[in-house]
Amino acid sequence: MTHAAAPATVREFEEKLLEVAASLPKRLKQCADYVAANTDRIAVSTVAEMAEAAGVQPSAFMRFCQIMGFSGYSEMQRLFRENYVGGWPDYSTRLDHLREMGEHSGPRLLAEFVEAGRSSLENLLKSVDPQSLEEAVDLLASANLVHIIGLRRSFPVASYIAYALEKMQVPAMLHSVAGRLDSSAAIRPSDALLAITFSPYSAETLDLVESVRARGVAVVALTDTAVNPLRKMGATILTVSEVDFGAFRSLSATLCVAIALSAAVGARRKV
Amino acid sequence: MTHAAAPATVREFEEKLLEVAASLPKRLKQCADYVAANTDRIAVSTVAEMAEAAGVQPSAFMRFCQIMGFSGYSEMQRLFRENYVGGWPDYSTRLDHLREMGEHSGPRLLAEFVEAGRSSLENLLKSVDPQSLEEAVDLLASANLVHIIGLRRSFPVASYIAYALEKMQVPAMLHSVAGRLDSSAAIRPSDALLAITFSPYSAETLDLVESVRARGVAVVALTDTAVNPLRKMGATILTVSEVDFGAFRSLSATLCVAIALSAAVGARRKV
DNA sequence: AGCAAAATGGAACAGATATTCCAAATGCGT
DNA sequence: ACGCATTTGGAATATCTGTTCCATTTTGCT
Repeated sequence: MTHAAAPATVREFEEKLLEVAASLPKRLKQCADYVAANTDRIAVSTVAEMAEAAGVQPSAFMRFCQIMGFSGYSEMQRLFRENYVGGWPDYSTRLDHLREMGEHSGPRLLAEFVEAGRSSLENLLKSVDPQSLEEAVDLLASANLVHIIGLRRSFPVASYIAYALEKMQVPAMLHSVAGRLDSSAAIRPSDALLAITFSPYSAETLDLVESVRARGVAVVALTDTAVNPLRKMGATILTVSEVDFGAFRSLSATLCVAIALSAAVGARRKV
Repeated sequence: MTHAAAPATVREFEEKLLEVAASLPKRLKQCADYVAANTDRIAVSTVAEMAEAAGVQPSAFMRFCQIMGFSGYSEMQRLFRENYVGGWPDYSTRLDHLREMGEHSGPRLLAEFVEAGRSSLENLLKSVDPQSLEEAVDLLASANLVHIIGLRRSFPVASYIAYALEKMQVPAMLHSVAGRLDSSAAIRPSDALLAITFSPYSAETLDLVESVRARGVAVVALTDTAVNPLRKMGATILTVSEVDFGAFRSLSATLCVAIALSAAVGARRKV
């Protein structure tokens, strides 16, 4: 009873499950039914837990895995663990490998960054909370003037947003720290501030956010982790997790949010 | 070193992380940073995997768990496994779900832009000619000083490249037309110019390219179609076709090339 | 520079988990 | 009802994972 190759994707898994389920004896059928209804639990449960939940012995569940084409539970579990959250085989180590191999050719690097970008985008839909996004759009759309700050590596994003808002005739002002000028006085209570910052957070951005929050100005933050100094300051947080490797941050996902945010604000204003 | 109660919810966990992160030594800080950026992976990874990804020893990661208030990794993992609400429904269904929302809602737009970005990236590997890319890397890596120009919507890309090159200590200069100053005199024959421009091509960029070409300076162009004014001027052309959504250009693919180009130039220089 | 305290790496240990095997039970055809 | 084939339960085993401990290195202070 050597069953063909093990499913390589979740979809294949589901097809195989369906195909196999009909001709299964009682206990194994229980496994199939439970798995069909709780596919997601495979990634985080032990065989013992799965077996008990399905009402069978661990050994029975084991046999089920083999019938599905895997060598055992561990192999089946790996499929679901890897596919969980974009299923990226982490990039920092892959890029490390690239370095070690001395493989610095442009095309090779490009392929890597394309992959990183694609993963970031897939991941994006999970890491951005729709509700926060709507809230952010509301805040920015109802502001008198939208102030934008983003320094260093966030500057490209900030400048893109400034450009997009300008194109849609949304009043916007891009802040920079050129010449150490402090333009925070330009930010009025009826305005809103959009801050873009990623770890390590630049002090200038944090300072600006803190000072305008103290004056009760609404702040939307586009940032990397849910845990960061901006949360404490009462900003509306949009989280974007991006694959980061030293100086090489693929901004794909971040820019995507930036565009969507700009477009939504523009659309809301027009109505 | 018994720290208070262990966090009982993910939110509590994040708060604790934030609170604790500041006063942590190097290796433990690495753990905190990695966890902050990949909280979701705790549920499906082993200590060994987490430790390696964070770049520390398993024992260091263990200590981190204890500082967070757990008895060990297993207890910390339990929190995330219990709160685990599968990566399912997966990417495509999630996308569909977002699409069902109101016409101009933020999430809806985000879904569209993610799609646009993804297809752009998919096309990218086909539209960029490996040979031209290598040639571009050569030119820029052997230049004395790399000049970068990109205006309006290309400005974010230009500023990103300037930032990346700076980070890698490649001598670079970002040109802008602020104040109508003409800094073309700064471009010497042994330098190279990287021009980023998309239809409609901005006159300032074309002018600059023309004037430096007349002086025999190497020019690399990051642009959209193979047929454009820059080709005639003898520039090395990198073509990026980007999928637009509405009036907005998703810069995903363009930025991807920009990163790869910068990284390759940086790597080439170091050798 | 010299000392004490803190942090770190690595290997040894303990515990849990997956996996296998075989005896007992069940179903099925004659 | 009998015997054969299939299925099942449960305990024994092998492997993998978490955890701890201690020698070594690093850091901070006088």
